[in-house]
Amino acid sequence: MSKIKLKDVAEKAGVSKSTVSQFINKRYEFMGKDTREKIEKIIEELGYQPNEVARSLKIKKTHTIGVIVANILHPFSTYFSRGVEDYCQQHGYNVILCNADNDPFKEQSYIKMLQMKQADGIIIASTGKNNDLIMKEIERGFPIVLFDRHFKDFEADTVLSDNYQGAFEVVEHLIHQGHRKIGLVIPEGQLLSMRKLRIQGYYDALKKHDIPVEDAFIKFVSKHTALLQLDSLCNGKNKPTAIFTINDLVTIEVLNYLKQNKIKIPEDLAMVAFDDLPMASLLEPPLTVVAQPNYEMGTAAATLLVNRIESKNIGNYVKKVIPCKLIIRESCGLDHSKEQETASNA
Amino acid sequence: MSKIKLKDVAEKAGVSKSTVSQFINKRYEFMGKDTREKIEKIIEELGYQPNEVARSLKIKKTHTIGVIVANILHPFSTYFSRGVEDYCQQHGYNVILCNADNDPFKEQSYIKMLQMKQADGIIIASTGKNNDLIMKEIERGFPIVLFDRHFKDFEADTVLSDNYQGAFEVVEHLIHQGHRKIGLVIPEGQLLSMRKLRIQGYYDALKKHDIPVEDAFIKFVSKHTALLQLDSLCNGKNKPTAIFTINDLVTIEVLNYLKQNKIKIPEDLAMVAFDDLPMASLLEPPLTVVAQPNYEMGTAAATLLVNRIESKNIGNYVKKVIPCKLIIRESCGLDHSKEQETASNA
DNA sequence: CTGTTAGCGCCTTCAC
DNA sequence: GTGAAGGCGCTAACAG
Repeated sequence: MSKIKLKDVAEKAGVSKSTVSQFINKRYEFMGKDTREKIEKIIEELGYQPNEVARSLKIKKTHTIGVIVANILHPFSTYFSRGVEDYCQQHGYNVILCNADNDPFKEQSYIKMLQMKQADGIIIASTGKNNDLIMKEIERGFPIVLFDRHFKDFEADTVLSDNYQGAFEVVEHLIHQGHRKIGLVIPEGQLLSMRKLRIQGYYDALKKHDIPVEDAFIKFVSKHTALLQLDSLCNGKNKPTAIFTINDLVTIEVLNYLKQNKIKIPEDLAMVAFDDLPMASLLEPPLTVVAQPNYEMGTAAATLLVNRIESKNIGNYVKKVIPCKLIIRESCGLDHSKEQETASNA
Repeated sequence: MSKIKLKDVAEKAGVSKSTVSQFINKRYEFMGKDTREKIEKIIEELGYQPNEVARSLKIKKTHTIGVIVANILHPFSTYFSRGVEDYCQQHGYNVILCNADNDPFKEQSYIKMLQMKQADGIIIASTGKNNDLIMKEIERGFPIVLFDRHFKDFEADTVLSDNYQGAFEVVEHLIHQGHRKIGLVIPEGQLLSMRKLRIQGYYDALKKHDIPVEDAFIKFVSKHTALLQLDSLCNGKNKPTAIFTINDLVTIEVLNYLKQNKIKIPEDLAMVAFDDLPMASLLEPPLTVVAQPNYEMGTAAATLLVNRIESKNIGNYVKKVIPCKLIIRESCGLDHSKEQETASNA
C-alpha cells in the first residue's frame, strides 16, 4: 500500500519537510527554482500522493460535504444531487451521499456521522423532525443549507422551487384551455410546505378566473385509498373535466387508474401534473407538466453552501426560490392558450 | 464550532485520555464500572463527538469508500448506488459518489482523489481507459471492485449482470411469440463487453431456433443517424416483425421514432428491450423488457468490497454474475409462450 | 529562501 | 484498572 510520505520525498530531494509542504501547497515563492524542479521530479518519480486525512486534521477542513436526500431513487433527488456534485467537483469538494428515507432517526445519525467525519457542511432536505438539532448546529456556525422543504420556525440558507407559481401556472393553463371543473389530487399525509403552496396556487388560479372551489373535486389519496377516491372523482355525476396531480407519486397513481379504466387523455379528461416524469414525453399522450428546476436547485444549494463554508456570505441567511417551468405537451389537447389570450384581450 | 475533545472529557471526568479512548472504543473491560458511568455521563453532558479524521489518521482507516459511476442520472447507476449505499450504511461505511461521465480524465482524477482522501476502497464502472492504473492499484493491494463492464485483460473482483442470458431470453421470448424476423438496434461506438454479450445472446437465440441472421436487420445507430437507420429498418421490403433494442438509450430512440411514425406496437411491430425503464408499464403498450438486477448488483459490489477491505476474502478475485429478469408486459402481444411450449412438446 | 519546532486529536503499548 | 509518552502525516510560525 501507499507508504511514501512527505518525509520520504524531502529526504530523497535533500530538503526539509516544510519545503516540500510549501511545494504541495503551491507556495512557490518560498523556494529556489532548482529545488522546486527537483522536488517536482522526485514526487513524480516516487508517485507521491499527499495524505488528505493528515492534511485535514491539521488545517481543519476536509473539502467534503454531505448531502442528505430523501431517496436517491426519486428523480428529484437524483437531478439535485447531480447538480451539487457538478458544482462541488468544479470547486474542489467531494460529496458524501446519504438517503434519509424520511426516517428522522436515520437523518439524525447521518448528521452526526457527517459531523464526526468533519464534513465542512451539509445540504439537507429535512424531514422536519430534527429541526431543533439542525437549528442548533446552524446557530453554532456549522454550515447547513436546506432545500426542497421549508420550515418557517427557523432561519437558514434555503433553496426552493417556486411551488406556488408552478401550480398557479399549470392550473391557469388548464383554465386557458377552457376547463372550469378542475380536480386536484393530493397525497395523504403530512402537509409539507411545498404541498401547501401548490394547493394555494391551485386555489388562487381558480380565484383569479372567478371559478369557485368545489370540495368534491379535491381528493387526498394514499396507495390504499387511491382506487376509491379516484372512482368517486371520475364517476360522480358532477365530475371534473381536468385533473391536476400535485406530485409525481400521485401522478403515477392517476395515470395507472386512467389506463386501467380506459379513460382517454385528453378526450375524456385533461391532465396536468406537478413534477416532470423521466419519460413524460413518451406517454400516450405526452404529459403536460410543470417541472421543478431540480438540477439548478442542486447547483444553487452547493453554491450557497460553499460560499458559506468559505465565508464569502457572512451576512444573513439567503432563501433562494427558483421558478418552475411549464412544459406544455399534449395531455390538455392542442394548445389554445394563444387564442384564448387574444380573445380575452378583445 | 465543535471544540470539545477527548482531552476535555478526560479532564472533566478526572481520568486520563487513554481511559476515555478505551471507552469510545467500547473496551469496557479496562475500567471500573463507576468510571465508565462517569465518562458516559460527561460525554452526554458535553455532547462530545469523536473526531473521525484524527481517528482515521491514527488507525489508517476512514470507513469511507468511493463509488465511481458513469452518470447518476442514468437509472442503472441510481439503483446501483442505492444498493451500495444501503449495504454500506448497515456496515458502518460512507460513500463518496463520483460521476465519471465516461471521461477517462475525470475518472483518473477521481481515483487519485479518493486515494488521497484515504478511501478504504473503490467501486467503479471503469471506462476502460485507465485499466493500467486500476490494475496497478489492485496489485498493490488497494481494494477495488469493478462492475457493469468487464475487461478480460486483468483480474479483479467484479460484479456483472448476465447480459448474455438476458438477451437470449428476451429474444427467445420473441421467437416463442412467433417472430422470426427480429431486428437488433445497437448504439454506435465502443463495443463494450456487455454489448458484445447481448449481441451474442441474440445470435444464439436465433441459432437455437434455426433462424438465420440477417445483416439487414442489425442496425448501429447514433443520435444523428437514428432516423436514417430506423427508416431503412422499418421501411424496407423485407422488414422485421419485431425489434430488440440493446440498451435504454436506443430504446428511447426507437420508441420516439415509432411514435412519430405512428407505427403501432405490437400490431405493426413487436418490441422488446434490454434494461427496464422507470415507467415502462405506463407506456402504451407496456413494454416487455429484460431488467438488470441493478440494486442487487450494488449490494453485491459493496459486499465484495467490504469483505476485501476487512480481508475476509483474501483468496482469489471473485467474479459475480447475477441473472437478468424477463418482465413480460404487452409489447409483443398477448403471451402465447405457454401454448407454444405445449405445441412444441406435442 | 530553507530548516526547526510544535502541535492537529486520537490511539496504543507499556509501566504503575 | 489507569496514566504517560510517543506518533499517525502534515502544516505553520519562526528562526536562520
